[in-house]
Amino acid sequence: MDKNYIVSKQGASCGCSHDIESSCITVVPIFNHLEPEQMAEVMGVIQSASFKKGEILYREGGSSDSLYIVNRGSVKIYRLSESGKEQLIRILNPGDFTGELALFREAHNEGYAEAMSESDVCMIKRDDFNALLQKYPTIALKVLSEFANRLGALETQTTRFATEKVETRLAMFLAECQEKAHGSPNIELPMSKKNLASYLGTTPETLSRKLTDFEEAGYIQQRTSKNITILDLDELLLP
Amino acid sequence: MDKNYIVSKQGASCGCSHDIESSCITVVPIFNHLEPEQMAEVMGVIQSASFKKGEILYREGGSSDSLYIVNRGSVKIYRLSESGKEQLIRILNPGDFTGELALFREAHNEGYAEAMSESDVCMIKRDDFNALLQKYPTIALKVLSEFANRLGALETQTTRFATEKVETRLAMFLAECQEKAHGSPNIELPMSKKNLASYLGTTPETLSRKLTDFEEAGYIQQRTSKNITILDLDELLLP
DNA sequence: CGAAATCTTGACCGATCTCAACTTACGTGG
DNA sequence: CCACGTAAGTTGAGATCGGTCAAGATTTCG
Repeated sequence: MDKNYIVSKQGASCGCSHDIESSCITVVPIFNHLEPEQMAEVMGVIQSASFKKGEILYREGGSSDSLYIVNRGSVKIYRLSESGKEQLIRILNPGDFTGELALFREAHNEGYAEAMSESDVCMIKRDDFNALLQKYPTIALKVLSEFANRLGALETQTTRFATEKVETRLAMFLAECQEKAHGSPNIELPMSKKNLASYLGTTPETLSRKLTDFEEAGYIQQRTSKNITILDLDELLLP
Repeated sequence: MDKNYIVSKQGASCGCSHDIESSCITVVPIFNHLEPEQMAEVMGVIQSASFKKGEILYREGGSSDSLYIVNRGSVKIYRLSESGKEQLIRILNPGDFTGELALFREAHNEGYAEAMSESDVCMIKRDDFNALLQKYPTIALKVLSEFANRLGALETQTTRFATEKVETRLAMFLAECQEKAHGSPNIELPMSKKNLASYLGTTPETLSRKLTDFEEAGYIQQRTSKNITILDLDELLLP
Protein backbone atom coordinates (compact mmCIF):
# COMPACT_ATOMS: atom_id res chain seq x y z
CA MET A 1 0.00 0.00 0.00
CA ASP A 2 2.92 2.29 0.51
CA LYS A 3 3.23 3.01 -3.13
CA ASN A 4 -0.38 3.97 -3.47
CA TYR A 5 -0.18 7.64 -2.71
CA ILE A 6 1.63 10.77 -3.46
CA VAL A 7 3.11 12.85 -0.72
CA SER A 8 2.38 16.46 -1.31
CA LYS A 9 5.57 18.35 -1.80
CA GLN A 10 4.86 21.39 0.25
CA GLY A 11 5.71 21.03 3.90
CA ALA A 12 3.29 21.25 6.76
CA SER A 13 3.14 24.96 6.29
CA CYS A 14 -0.33 25.33 7.60
CA GLY A 15 -0.19 26.84 11.02
CA CYS A 16 -3.67 25.71 11.78
CA SER A 17 -4.77 22.66 13.62
CA HIS A 18 -5.35 20.39 10.65
CA ASP A 19 -4.48 16.77 10.82
CA ILE A 20 -1.18 16.91 9.00
CA GLU A 21 -0.94 13.23 8.20
CA SER A 22 -4.22 12.87 6.46
CA SER A 23 -4.29 16.30 4.97
CA CYS A 24 -1.01 16.14 3.09
CA ILE A 25 -1.09 12.58 1.87
CA THR A 26 -3.64 11.56 -0.63
CA VAL A 27 -4.35 8.56 -2.73
CA VAL A 28 -4.19 9.49 -6.39
CA PRO A 29 -6.07 6.81 -8.30
CA ILE A 30 -4.54 7.41 -11.68
CA PHE A 31 -1.05 6.73 -10.35
CA ASN A 32 -1.68 4.22 -7.63
CA HIS A 33 -0.53 1.26 -9.66
CA LEU A 34 2.95 2.55 -10.37
CA GLU A 35 6.15 1.12 -8.95
CA PRO A 36 8.14 3.30 -6.55
CA GLU A 37 10.74 4.28 -9.10
CA GLN A 38 8.06 5.22 -11.59
CA MET A 39 6.31 7.18 -8.91
CA ALA A 40 9.53 9.01 -8.30
CA GLU A 41 9.50 10.03 -11.94
CA VAL A 42 5.99 11.33 -11.57
CA MET A 43 7.02 13.24 -8.49
CA GLY A 44 9.73 14.88 -10.49
CA VAL A 45 7.32 16.68 -12.77
CA ILE A 46 4.75 17.59 -10.16
CA GLN A 47 4.35 21.08 -8.86
CA SER A 48 2.30 21.86 -5.82
CA ALA A 49 0.37 24.84 -4.67
CA SER A 50 -2.07 25.81 -1.98
CA PHE A 51 -5.20 27.81 -2.58
CA LYS A 52 -7.25 29.69 -0.08
CA LYS A 53 -11.00 29.50 -0.07
CA GLY A 54 -12.37 31.40 -3.00
CA GLU A 55 -9.14 31.47 -4.97
CA ILE A 56 -9.33 30.54 -8.61
CA LEU A 57 -7.22 27.68 -9.99
CA TYR A 58 -8.13 28.55 -13.54
CA ARG A 59 -10.77 30.58 -15.25
CA GLU A 60 -12.76 30.43 -18.40
CA GLY A 61 -10.83 31.42 -21.45
CA GLY A 62 -7.56 31.12 -19.58
CA SER A 63 -4.79 29.09 -21.08
CA SER A 64 -3.80 26.92 -18.18
CA ASP A 65 -2.19 23.83 -19.61
CA SER A 66 -1.88 21.65 -16.57
CA LEU A 67 -3.61 18.75 -14.99
CA TYR A 68 -4.76 19.61 -11.47
CA ILE A 69 -5.00 16.93 -8.83
CA VAL A 70 -6.66 17.83 -5.57
CA ASN A 71 -4.69 16.67 -2.60
CA ARG A 72 -6.49 18.34 0.23
CA GLY A 73 -9.62 20.42 0.48
CA SER A 74 -12.22 20.69 -2.23
CA VAL A 75 -12.53 22.52 -5.50
CA LYS A 76 -15.67 23.38 -7.38
CA ILE A 77 -15.87 23.34 -11.14
CA TYR A 78 -18.49 25.59 -12.57
CA ARG A 79 -19.41 27.39 -15.73
CA LEU A 80 -21.11 30.60 -16.48
CA SER A 81 -23.85 30.10 -18.98
CA GLU A 82 -24.11 32.28 -22.03
CA SER A 83 -26.65 34.32 -20.12
CA GLY A 84 -24.41 34.72 -17.11
CA LYS A 85 -25.83 32.23 -14.63
CA GLU A 86 -23.48 30.04 -12.67
CA GLN A 87 -23.80 26.32 -13.12
CA LEU A 88 -21.95 24.04 -10.76
CA ILE A 89 -20.60 21.10 -12.73
CA ARG A 90 -18.92 19.06 -10.06
CA ILE A 91 -16.91 19.18 -6.88
CA LEU A 92 -13.43 17.77 -6.66
CA ASN A 93 -12.40 16.02 -3.50
CA PRO A 94 -8.94 14.68 -2.68
CA GLY A 95 -7.86 12.31 -5.44
CA ASP A 96 -10.00 13.93 -8.13
CA PHE A 97 -8.48 15.83 -11.00
CA THR A 98 -9.43 18.41 -13.56
CA GLY A 99 -7.93 20.35 -16.41
CA GLU A 100 -8.43 17.62 -18.96
CA LEU A 101 -10.10 19.85 -21.46
CA ALA A 102 -7.09 22.10 -21.74
CA LEU A 103 -4.84 19.07 -21.84
CA PHE A 104 -6.25 17.17 -24.75
CA ARG A 105 -7.65 19.93 -26.85
CA GLU A 106 -6.32 23.11 -28.24
CA ALA A 107 -9.30 24.95 -26.87
CA HIS A 108 -9.14 27.14 -23.84
CA ASN A 109 -10.69 26.38 -20.52
CA GLU A 110 -14.43 26.26 -20.69
CA GLY A 111 -15.05 26.67 -17.01
CA TYR A 112 -13.83 27.87 -13.66
CA ALA A 113 -12.11 25.97 -10.89
CA GLU A 114 -12.36 27.58 -7.48
CA ALA A 115 -11.16 26.34 -4.11
CA MET A 116 -14.08 25.86 -1.74
CA SER A 117 -11.78 25.61 1.23
CA GLU A 118 -8.06 25.77 1.92
CA SER A 119 -6.79 23.30 -0.65
CA ASP A 120 -3.55 21.70 -1.76
CA VAL A 121 -3.30 20.93 -5.42
CA CYS A 122 -0.70 19.06 -7.49
CA MET A 123 -0.12 20.22 -11.03
CA ILE A 124 1.47 18.46 -13.96
CA LYS A 125 2.32 20.35 -17.11
CA ARG A 126 0.68 19.25 -20.32
CA ASP A 127 3.92 18.14 -21.98
CA ASP A 128 5.10 16.27 -18.91
CA PHE A 129 1.80 14.52 -18.57
CA ASN A 130 1.72 13.55 -22.21
CA ALA A 131 5.20 12.11 -21.84
CA LEU A 132 4.04 10.07 -18.87
CA LEU A 133 1.07 8.80 -20.83
CA GLN A 134 3.29 7.74 -23.70
CA LYS A 135 5.74 6.03 -21.40
CA TYR A 136 3.25 4.31 -19.12
CA PRO A 137 0.18 3.27 -21.08
CA THR A 138 -1.44 2.03 -17.91
CA ILE A 139 -1.80 5.62 -16.76
CA ALA A 140 -3.71 6.39 -19.92
CA LEU A 141 -5.98 3.45 -19.21
CA LYS A 142 -6.67 4.81 -15.74
CA VAL A 143 -7.49 8.20 -17.15
CA LEU A 144 -9.67 6.61 -19.83
CA SER A 145 -11.52 4.78 -17.13
CA GLU A 146 -12.02 7.96 -15.16
CA PHE A 147 -13.23 9.77 -18.26
CA ALA A 148 -15.62 6.98 -19.07
CA ASN A 149 -17.08 7.21 -15.60
CA ARG A 150 -17.43 10.91 -15.86
CA LEU A 151 -19.06 10.64 -19.27
CA GLY A 152 -21.55 8.19 -17.87
CA ALA A 153 -22.32 10.42 -14.92
CA LEU A 154 -22.69 13.47 -17.13
CA GLU A 155 -25.03 11.65 -19.48
CA THR A 156 -27.13 10.65 -16.54
CA GLN A 157 -27.08 14.20 -15.30
CA THR A 158 -28.03 15.58 -18.70
CA THR A 159 -30.86 13.10 -19.02
CA ARG A 160 -32.22 14.13 -15.65
CA PHE A 161 -32.12 17.79 -16.52
CA ALA A 162 -33.91 17.09 -19.75
CA THR A 163 -36.59 14.79 -18.46
CA GLU A 164 -37.16 15.19 -14.71
CA LYS A 165 -38.54 18.05 -12.76
CA VAL A 166 -36.70 19.77 -9.95
CA GLU A 167 -38.45 17.78 -7.27
CA THR A 168 -37.38 14.49 -8.82
CA ARG A 169 -33.83 15.64 -9.40
CA LEU A 170 -33.58 16.67 -5.78
CA ALA A 171 -35.01 13.36 -4.60
CA MET A 172 -32.50 11.48 -6.74
CA PHE A 173 -29.70 13.60 -5.40
CA LEU A 174 -30.71 12.82 -1.83
CA ALA A 175 -30.88 9.15 -2.70
CA GLU A 176 -27.36 9.28 -4.06
CA CYS A 177 -26.18 10.99 -0.91
CA GLN A 178 -27.61 8.15 1.09
CA GLU A 179 -25.91 5.66 -1.18
CA LYS A 180 -22.58 7.37 -0.71
CA ALA A 181 -23.21 7.33 3.02
CA HIS A 182 -23.46 3.54 2.77
CA GLY A 183 -27.17 3.58 3.28
CA SER A 184 -27.25 5.54 6.47
CA PRO A 185 -30.42 7.63 6.66
CA ASN A 186 -28.47 10.52 8.14
CA ILE A 187 -26.83 12.36 5.30
CA GLU A 188 -24.84 15.53 5.09
CA LEU A 189 -25.19 17.78 2.09
CA PRO A 190 -21.78 18.04 0.44
CA MET A 191 -22.26 21.70 -0.41
CA SER A 192 -24.21 24.79 0.53
CA LYS A 193 -27.81 24.96 -0.54
CA LYS A 194 -26.98 27.81 -2.82
CA ASN A 195 -24.46 25.61 -4.61
CA LEU A 196 -26.79 22.65 -4.52
CA ALA A 197 -29.46 24.71 -6.20
CA SER A 198 -26.98 25.59 -8.92
CA TYR A 199 -25.92 21.97 -9.25
CA LEU A 200 -29.51 20.85 -9.60
CA GLY A 201 -30.30 23.59 -12.07
CA THR A 202 -32.73 25.49 -9.91
CA THR A 203 -32.82 28.43 -7.50
CA PRO A 204 -32.21 28.52 -3.75
CA GLU A 205 -35.83 29.53 -3.26
CA THR A 206 -37.22 26.53 -5.06
CA LEU A 207 -34.76 24.20 -3.37
CA SER A 208 -35.79 25.50 0.02
CA ARG A 209 -39.44 25.02 -0.81
CA LYS A 210 -39.00 21.49 -2.08
CA LEU A 211 -37.10 20.46 1.01
CA THR A 212 -39.88 21.90 3.11
CA ASP A 213 -42.41 19.99 1.04
CA PHE A 214 -40.52 16.76 1.55
CA GLU A 215 -40.34 17.40 5.24
CA GLU A 216 -44.05 18.17 5.52
CA ALA A 217 -44.81 15.02 3.60
CA GLY A 218 -42.77 13.10 6.14
CA TYR A 219 -40.15 11.88 3.70
CA ILE A 220 -37.21 13.65 5.30
CA GLN A 221 -36.29 15.59 8.37
CA GLN A 222 -34.03 18.62 8.26
CA ARG A 223 -31.89 18.49 11.36
CA THR A 224 -29.44 21.27 10.74
CA SER A 225 -28.67 23.33 7.71
CA LYS A 226 -26.68 20.55 6.09
CA ASN A 227 -27.85 17.48 7.95
CA ILE A 228 -30.88 15.63 6.76
CA THR A 229 -32.43 12.38 7.85
CA ILE A 230 -34.14 10.39 5.18
CA LEU A 231 -37.27 8.85 6.58
CA ASP A 232 -38.88 7.29 3.52
CA LEU A 233 -36.65 6.92 0.51
CA ASP A 234 -39.21 4.94 -1.49
CA GLU A 235 -41.91 7.56 -1.21
CA LEU A 236 -39.32 10.19 -2.00
CA LEU A 237 -38.45 8.54 -5.29
CA LEU A 238 -41.91 7.39 -6.26
CA PRO A 239 -43.53 10.37 -7.98
CA MET B 1 -3.84 9.61 -47.19
CA ASP B 2 -4.21 6.00 -48.16
CA LYS B 3 -3.58 4.82 -44.68
CA ASN B 4 -6.19 7.09 -43.21
CA TYR B 5 -9.19 4.87 -43.43
CA ILE B 6 -10.51 1.48 -42.75
CA VAL B 7 -12.18 -0.53 -45.44
CA SER B 8 -15.25 -2.15 -44.10
CA LYS B 9 -14.89 -5.87 -44.21
CA GLN B 10 -18.27 -6.84 -45.46
CA GLY B 11 -18.54 -6.93 -49.21
CA ALA B 12 -20.93 -4.96 -51.30
CA SER B 13 -23.68 -7.24 -50.16
CA CYS B 14 -26.36 -4.65 -50.34
CA GLY B 15 -28.51 -5.29 -53.32
CA CYS B 16 -29.77 -1.79 -53.27
CA SER B 17 -28.56 1.19 -55.19
CA HIS B 18 -26.24 2.64 -52.59
CA ASP B 19 -23.00 4.26 -53.57
CA ILE B 20 -20.67 1.40 -52.78
CA GLU B 21 -17.45 3.34 -52.78
CA SER B 22 -18.37 5.97 -50.27
CA SER B 23 -20.53 3.76 -48.17
CA CYS B 24 -17.94 1.14 -47.34
CA ILE B 25 -14.89 3.28 -46.76
CA THR B 26 -14.73 5.57 -43.82
CA VAL B 27 -12.14 7.62 -42.05
CA VAL B 28 -11.72 6.44 -38.49
CA PRO B 29 -10.05 9.23 -36.57
CA ILE B 30 -8.75 7.18 -33.68
CA PHE B 31 -6.74 4.97 -36.02
CA ASN B 32 -5.85 7.35 -38.79
CA HIS B 33 -2.28 7.88 -37.64
CA LEU B 34 -1.28 4.21 -37.76
CA GLU B 35 1.16 2.70 -40.21
CA PRO B 36 -0.19 0.19 -42.72
CA GLU B 37 1.12 -2.84 -40.89
CA GLN B 38 -0.36 -1.59 -37.64
CA MET B 39 -3.61 -0.93 -39.38
CA ALA B 40 -3.54 -4.49 -40.60
CA GLU B 41 -3.35 -5.61 -37.00
CA VAL B 42 -6.36 -3.50 -36.16
CA MET B 43 -8.21 -4.97 -39.09
CA GLY B 44 -7.50 -8.41 -37.72
CA VAL B 45 -9.59 -7.86 -34.61
CA ILE B 46 -12.42 -5.94 -36.22
CA GLN B 47 -15.79 -7.46 -36.82
CA SER B 48 -18.36 -5.84 -39.01
CA ALA B 49 -22.09 -5.85 -39.10
CA SER B 50 -24.91 -4.07 -40.80
CA PHE B 51 -28.00 -2.81 -39.06
CA LYS B 52 -31.30 -1.90 -40.58
CA LYS B 53 -33.12 1.23 -39.57
CA GLY B 54 -34.54 0.78 -36.11
CA GLU B 55 -32.33 -2.14 -35.16
CA ILE B 56 -30.67 -1.97 -31.76
CA LEU B 57 -26.87 -2.21 -31.46
CA TYR B 58 -27.04 -2.53 -27.71
CA ARG B 59 -29.57 -1.82 -25.04
CA GLU B 60 -29.63 -0.58 -21.52
CA GLY B 61 -28.55 -3.16 -19.01
CA GLY B 62 -27.09 -5.32 -21.75
CA SER B 63 -23.57 -6.58 -21.41
CA SER B 64 -22.12 -5.71 -24.77
CA ASP B 65 -18.39 -5.43 -24.34
CA SER B 66 -17.35 -3.97 -27.65
CA LEU B 67 -16.39 -0.66 -29.09
CA TYR B 68 -18.69 0.28 -31.96
CA ILE B 69 -17.41 2.43 -34.78
CA VAL B 70 -19.93 3.70 -37.28
CA ASN B 71 -18.80 3.23 -40.84
CA ARG B 72 -21.90 4.15 -42.77
CA GLY B 73 -25.28 5.46 -41.79
CA SER B 74 -26.09 6.99 -38.43
CA VAL B 75 -26.82 5.69 -34.98
CA LYS B 76 -28.63 7.43 -32.19
CA ILE B 77 -27.64 7.05 -28.57
CA TYR B 78 -30.43 7.64 -26.12
CA ARG B 79 -31.47 6.88 -22.61
CA LEU B 80 -34.73 6.28 -20.94
CA SER B 81 -35.08 8.44 -17.89
CA GLU B 82 -36.11 6.94 -14.58
CA SER B 83 -39.61 8.10 -15.37
CA GLY B 84 -39.62 6.50 -18.79
CA LYS B 85 -39.05 9.43 -21.11
CA GLU B 86 -36.61 9.06 -23.97
CA GLN B 87 -33.66 11.40 -23.99
CA LEU B 88 -31.52 11.58 -27.09
CA ILE B 89 -27.90 11.90 -26.05
CA ARG B 90 -26.12 12.14 -29.36
CA ILE B 91 -26.06 10.94 -32.92
CA LEU B 92 -23.15 9.00 -34.34
CA ASN B 93 -22.10 9.65 -37.89
CA PRO B 94 -19.43 7.79 -39.84
CA GLY B 95 -16.19 7.90 -37.87
CA ASP B 96 -17.86 8.27 -34.48
CA PHE B 97 -17.76 5.53 -31.92
CA THR B 98 -19.61 4.40 -28.84
CA GLY B 99 -19.56 1.64 -26.28
CA GLU B 100 -16.90 3.26 -24.15
CA LEU B 101 -18.87 2.91 -20.95
CA ALA B 102 -18.98 -0.84 -21.21
CA LEU B 103 -15.32 -0.90 -22.19
CA PHE B 104 -13.76 0.91 -19.32
CA ARG B 105 -16.12 0.15 -16.52
CA GLU B 106 -17.60 -2.96 -15.08
CA ALA B 107 -21.01 -1.41 -15.28
CA HIS B 108 -23.55 -2.40 -17.87
CA ASN B 109 -24.70 -0.23 -20.70
CA GLU B 110 -26.53 2.80 -19.50
CA GLY B 111 -28.23 3.63 -22.74
CA TYR B 112 -29.49 2.44 -26.07
CA ALA B 113 -27.85 2.56 -29.47
CA GLU B 114 -30.22 2.33 -32.40
CA ALA B 115 -29.55 2.57 -36.11
CA MET B 116 -31.36 5.55 -37.62
CA SER B 117 -30.78 4.28 -41.12
CA GLU B 118 -29.14 1.34 -42.82
CA SER B 119 -25.76 1.37 -41.08
CA ASP B 120 -22.46 -0.47 -41.21
CA VAL B 121 -20.66 -0.77 -37.93
CA CYS B 122 -17.22 -2.06 -36.98
CA MET B 123 -16.85 -3.73 -33.62
CA ILE B 124 -13.77 -4.41 -31.55
CA LYS B 125 -13.92 -6.64 -28.52
CA ARG B 126 -12.99 -5.16 -25.20
CA ASP B 127 -9.92 -7.37 -24.72
CA ASP B 128 -8.69 -6.76 -28.23
CA PHE B 129 -9.12 -3.05 -27.87
CA ASN B 130 -7.36 -2.97 -24.55
CA ALA B 131 -4.48 -4.86 -26.09
CA LEU B 132 -4.30 -2.30 -28.88
CA LEU B 133 -4.30 0.52 -26.37
CA GLN B 134 -1.45 -1.05 -24.45
CA LYS B 135 0.56 -1.68 -27.57
CA TYR B 136 -0.03 1.63 -29.28
CA PRO B 137 -0.25 4.40 -26.70
CA THR B 138 -1.03 6.90 -29.42
CA ILE B 139 -4.42 5.27 -29.88
CA ALA B 140 -5.14 5.87 -26.23
CA LEU B 141 -4.20 9.50 -26.69
CA LYS B 142 -6.63 9.77 -29.57
CA VAL B 143 -9.37 8.26 -27.50
CA LEU B 144 -8.51 10.51 -24.59
CA SER B 145 -8.78 13.46 -26.88
CA GLU B 146 -12.14 12.30 -28.13
CA PHE B 147 -13.36 11.74 -24.58
CA ALA B 148 -12.15 15.17 -23.55
CA ASN B 149 -14.09 16.72 -26.40
CA ARG B 150 -17.17 14.82 -25.51
CA LEU B 151 -16.85 15.76 -21.85
CA GLY B 152 -16.59 19.38 -22.83
CA ALA B 153 -19.62 19.16 -25.07
CA LEU B 154 -21.64 17.37 -22.42
CA GLU B 155 -20.73 19.95 -19.81
CA THR B 156 -21.85 22.65 -22.16
CA GLN B 157 -25.03 20.73 -22.79
CA THR B 158 -25.69 20.23 -19.10
CA THR B 159 -25.08 23.89 -18.38
CA ARG B 160 -27.55 24.86 -21.05
CA PHE B 161 -30.22 22.57 -19.73
CA ALA B 162 -29.67 23.94 -16.26
CA THR B 163 -29.58 27.60 -17.08
CA GLU B 164 -31.21 28.39 -20.41
CA LYS B 165 -34.81 28.20 -21.44
CA VAL B 166 -36.03 26.14 -24.34
CA GLU B 167 -36.10 29.06 -26.72
CA THR B 168 -32.44 29.83 -26.07
CA ARG B 169 -31.37 26.21 -26.32
CA LEU B 170 -33.10 25.94 -29.66
CA ALA B 171 -31.49 29.14 -30.90
CA MET B 172 -28.08 27.86 -29.89
CA PHE B 173 -28.73 24.59 -31.59
CA LEU B 174 -29.63 26.35 -34.81
CA ALA B 175 -26.50 28.45 -34.52
CA GLU B 176 -24.41 25.32 -34.18
CA CYS B 177 -26.08 23.84 -37.22
CA GLN B 178 -25.10 26.88 -39.19
CA GLU B 179 -21.55 26.61 -37.90
CA LYS B 180 -21.36 23.00 -39.00
CA ALA B 181 -22.71 24.06 -42.36
CA HIS B 182 -19.72 26.39 -42.67
CA GLY B 183 -21.82 29.45 -42.13
CA SER B 184 -24.36 28.82 -44.82
CA PRO B 185 -27.74 30.24 -43.79
CA ASN B 186 -29.48 27.23 -45.26
CA ILE B 187 -29.32 24.46 -42.74
CA GLU B 188 -30.80 21.01 -42.59
CA LEU B 189 -31.94 19.60 -39.29
CA PRO B 190 -29.90 16.46 -38.62
CA MET B 191 -32.85 14.63 -37.09
CA SER B 192 -36.61 14.58 -36.94
CA LYS B 193 -38.31 17.27 -34.91
CA LYS B 194 -39.51 14.66 -32.52
CA ASN B 195 -35.94 13.62 -31.87
CA LEU B 196 -34.77 17.19 -31.78
CA ALA B 197 -37.33 17.95 -29.11
CA SER B 198 -35.97 15.07 -27.09
CA TYR B 199 -32.42 16.21 -27.66
CA LEU B 200 -33.26 19.71 -26.50
CA GLY B 201 -35.16 18.44 -23.51
CA THR B 202 -38.56 19.67 -24.56
CA THR B 203 -41.68 18.42 -26.32
CA PRO B 204 -42.54 18.40 -30.02
CA GLU B 205 -45.35 20.85 -29.31
CA THR B 206 -43.11 23.41 -27.73
CA LEU B 207 -40.47 22.98 -30.39
CA SER B 208 -43.02 23.54 -33.11
CA ARG B 209 -44.29 26.67 -31.40
CA LYS B 210 -40.83 28.12 -30.90
CA LEU B 211 -39.93 27.60 -34.52
CA THR B 212 -43.12 29.34 -35.52
CA ASP B 213 -42.29 32.19 -33.15
CA PHE B 214 -38.84 32.56 -34.69
CA GLU B 215 -40.34 32.57 -38.13
CA GLU B 216 -42.95 35.17 -37.26
CA ALA B 217 -40.23 37.32 -35.73
CA GLY B 218 -38.37 37.08 -39.00
CA TYR B 219 -35.34 35.31 -37.60
CA ILE B 220 -35.70 32.16 -39.65
CA GLN B 221 -37.68 30.74 -42.50
CA GLN B 222 -38.93 27.17 -42.54
CA ARG B 223 -38.62 25.95 -46.09
CA THR B 224 -39.44 22.29 -45.74
CA SER B 225 -39.84 20.08 -42.72
CA LYS B 226 -36.10 19.79 -42.22
CA ASN B 227 -34.76 22.74 -44.14
CA ILE B 228 -34.45 26.09 -42.48
CA THR B 229 -32.94 29.35 -43.61
CA ILE B 230 -31.44 31.48 -40.91
CA LEU B 231 -32.21 35.09 -41.62
CA ASP B 232 -30.93 36.84 -38.53
CA LEU B 233 -28.60 34.84 -36.33
CA ASP B 234 -27.75 37.75 -34.07
CA GLU B 235 -31.34 38.50 -33.16
CA LEU B 236 -31.92 34.80 -32.70
CA LEU B 237 -29.19 34.57 -30.08
CA LEU B 238 -29.75 37.91 -28.41
CA PRO B 239 -32.48 37.33 -25.82
C1' DC C 1 -20.34 41.19 18.26
C1' DG C 2 -21.70 42.83 13.76
C1' DA C 3 -21.61 42.87 8.69
C1' DA C 4 -22.34 40.01 4.91
C1' DA C 5 -23.85 36.03 3.05
C1' DT C 6 -27.07 32.36 3.16
C1' DC C 7 -31.48 30.69 3.75
C1' DT C 8 -36.56 30.92 4.10
C1' DT C 9 -41.25 32.37 3.04
C1' DG C 10 -44.84 34.82 0.44
C1' DA C 11 -47.02 36.69 -3.74
C1' DC C 12 -47.08 36.84 -8.47
C1' DC C 13 -46.23 35.80 -13.23
C1' DG C 14 -44.50 33.59 -17.17
C1' DA C 15 -42.69 29.51 -19.58
C1' DT C 16 -43.61 25.09 -20.78
C1' DC C 17 -46.05 20.80 -20.30
C1' DT C 18 -50.31 18.18 -21.02
C1' DC C 19 -54.30 16.81 -23.34
C1' DA C 20 -56.88 16.88 -27.42
C1' DA C 21 -58.03 17.62 -32.20
C1' DC C 22 -56.45 18.07 -36.53
C1' DT C 23 -53.20 18.20 -40.62
C1' DT C 24 -49.37 16.58 -43.05
C1' DA C 25 -45.72 13.37 -44.46
C1' DC C 26 -44.17 8.79 -45.19
C1' DG C 27 -43.75 3.86 -46.10
C1' DT C 28 -46.11 -0.30 -47.49
C1' DG C 29 -48.75 -3.19 -50.09
C1' DG C 30 -52.13 -3.81 -53.45
C1' DC D 1 -48.51 4.34 -59.06
C1' DC D 2 -51.92 5.24 -55.94
C1' DA D 3 -54.43 4.34 -51.50
C1' DC D 4 -54.27 3.70 -47.10
C1' DG D 5 -52.62 3.51 -42.38
C1' DT D 6 -49.45 5.05 -39.19
C1' DA D 7 -46.22 8.24 -37.47
C1' DA D 8 -44.87 12.98 -37.31
C1' DG D 9 -45.95 17.57 -36.90
C1' DT D 10 -49.08 21.57 -35.77
C1' DT D 11 -52.30 24.35 -33.19
C1' DG D 12 -55.31 25.57 -29.30
C1' DA D 13 -56.76 25.81 -24.39
C1' DG D 14 -55.89 25.01 -19.78
C1' DA D 15 -53.06 23.74 -15.81
C1' DT D 16 -48.78 23.61 -13.37
C1' DC D 17 -44.19 24.15 -12.26
C1' DG D 18 -40.74 26.97 -11.21
C1' DG D 19 -38.56 31.53 -11.59
C1' DT D 20 -38.46 36.42 -9.97
C1' DC D 21 -38.86 40.02 -6.71
C1' DA D 22 -39.10 41.36 -2.06
C1' DA D 23 -38.83 41.04 2.89
C1' DG D 24 -37.36 38.91 6.80
C1' DA D 25 -34.81 35.24 9.52
C1' DT D 26 -30.65 32.82 10.24
C1' DT D 27 -26.00 31.56 9.87
C1' DT D 28 -21.21 32.43 9.15
C1' DC D 29 -17.03 34.42 9.82
C1' DG D 30 -13.82 38.02 10.69
